[in-house]
Amino acid sequence: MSLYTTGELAKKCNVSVRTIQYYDERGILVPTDLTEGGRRLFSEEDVATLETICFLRDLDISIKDIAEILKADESKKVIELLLDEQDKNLQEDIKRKTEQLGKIKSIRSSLASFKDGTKKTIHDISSIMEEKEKRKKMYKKMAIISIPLETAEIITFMVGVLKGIWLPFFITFAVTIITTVFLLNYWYKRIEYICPECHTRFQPKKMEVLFANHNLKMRKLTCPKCKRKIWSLEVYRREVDA
Amino acid sequence: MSLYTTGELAKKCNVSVRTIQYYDERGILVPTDLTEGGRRLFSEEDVATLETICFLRDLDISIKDIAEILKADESKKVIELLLDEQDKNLQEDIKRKTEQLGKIKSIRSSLASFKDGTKKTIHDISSIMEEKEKRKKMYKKMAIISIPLETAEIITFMVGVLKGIWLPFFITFAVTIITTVFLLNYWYKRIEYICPECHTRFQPKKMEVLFANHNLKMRKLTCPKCKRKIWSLEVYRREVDA
DNA sequence: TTGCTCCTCACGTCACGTGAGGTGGC
DNA sequence: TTGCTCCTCACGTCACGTGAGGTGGC
Repeated sequence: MSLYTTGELAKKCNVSVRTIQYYDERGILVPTDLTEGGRRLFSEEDVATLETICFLRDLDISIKDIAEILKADESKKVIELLLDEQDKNLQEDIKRKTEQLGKIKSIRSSLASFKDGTKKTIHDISSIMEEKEKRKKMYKKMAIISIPLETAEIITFMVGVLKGIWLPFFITFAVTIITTVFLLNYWYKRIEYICPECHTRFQPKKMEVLFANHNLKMRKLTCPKCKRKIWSLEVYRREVDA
Repeated sequence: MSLYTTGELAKKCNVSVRTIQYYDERGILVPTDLTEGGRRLFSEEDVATLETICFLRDLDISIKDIAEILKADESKKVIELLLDEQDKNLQEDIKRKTEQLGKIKSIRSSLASFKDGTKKTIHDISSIMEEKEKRKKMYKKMAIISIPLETAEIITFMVGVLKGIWLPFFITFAVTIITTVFLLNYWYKRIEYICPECHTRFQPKKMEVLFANHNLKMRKLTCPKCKRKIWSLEVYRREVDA
């Protein structure tokens, strides 16, 4: 049975000599034998081990985890566990990087509408994007609370119509009313508007906001500076720093 | 105008004190002022700078690149260049990680069909997967060569029919013949078959391979061990190591 | 004896986290 | 004076790459 020197093994498996030395140091590729001069000698079995290591490294599995997998006494379950974990990591990474890609595209398109590309420009773009993110998250939170409630209301209403049992509906209805008041207040405290004419950020009166004509991003409000009723952009409120 | 200490700035921007110290060390967040005792003091402008840094770090842009972006004298073009680069990096990362995810799923399903989960099992699975990869790549390479050729043949044939000019077709035809012979030889040298009965890996005669009944993954061949004509699995040939 | 390979330190990478030991500032 | 904050080393992380200076093996 032939034995390989470090260099031979390196060439065979397409890795660097240093990498093999490092794997020995980390205890995952210990040579079968040593020469009297202290040089590493690897067997065919070691070749298989290195191939396995390369295969697992290719999946970005850490050397620590590879060590776990290579312990022959570890059961299939441990391996499956580690693979599952890596699966999750990869999915999260992909999600994160996809989000980053989206942000970069937004910056690029925002950048196009500015004449200069200075420090300040980037900061403006970034704070606008932060605000958009926060506003989106706020609406998501509100949806998480209100959607189940709406569903419950429909179901209890149907129960009322079909079975004549109206108590669940009235309870749900009362809860919905209270929650809606709470959510509206939550929302009101977190938003403000920008007048498209004079670029003033303002917080309208609660009553005006509630009954104003509006769509998803705009609301017809009276700007306190222009004094005109105008379609204003809804944005997340800039915290008044204490 | 208020000045912030390191700790105040850290709290305001939700980073660690150490991070701010590090950004100073790297020269991207130099404090506006220092106390006599050597403590850092940051201005509102520094806050904006740190916010910009955090925004860019969130996109996994390196501190080196952030330094480039923050130099106010750098034009918009530099920023766009760096964003483009990061865009490419992210796309590559996502591609790579998606491939890794696919591989992990394959291993998991292969693993399910093995009783034990030892070192050897993983190595077997990995070498089977490597072979599949290599076989796929081989077919891809062959397709890259042959598809344009086939297209050229169809076009020159149509030129022949419509215009009566047949020379291009005959030249293309000759080239195709030569290329096909070359590709068949290339392919023949790189594949072998596994008999489903006795699991022997064998290389059939060239003539038998060419005229055998087959589909994408199997071919009806005579196993040299069983001596039976049987549907055998096509795999990438294991290199006979010198 | 001459090249070539291999050996072991040991530092560098990247963006910080984590003490240690000392001091500023209220 | 007492806490609390902040300071500067300096090591640790992760998987190696890259010399330096020395030696084994044909």
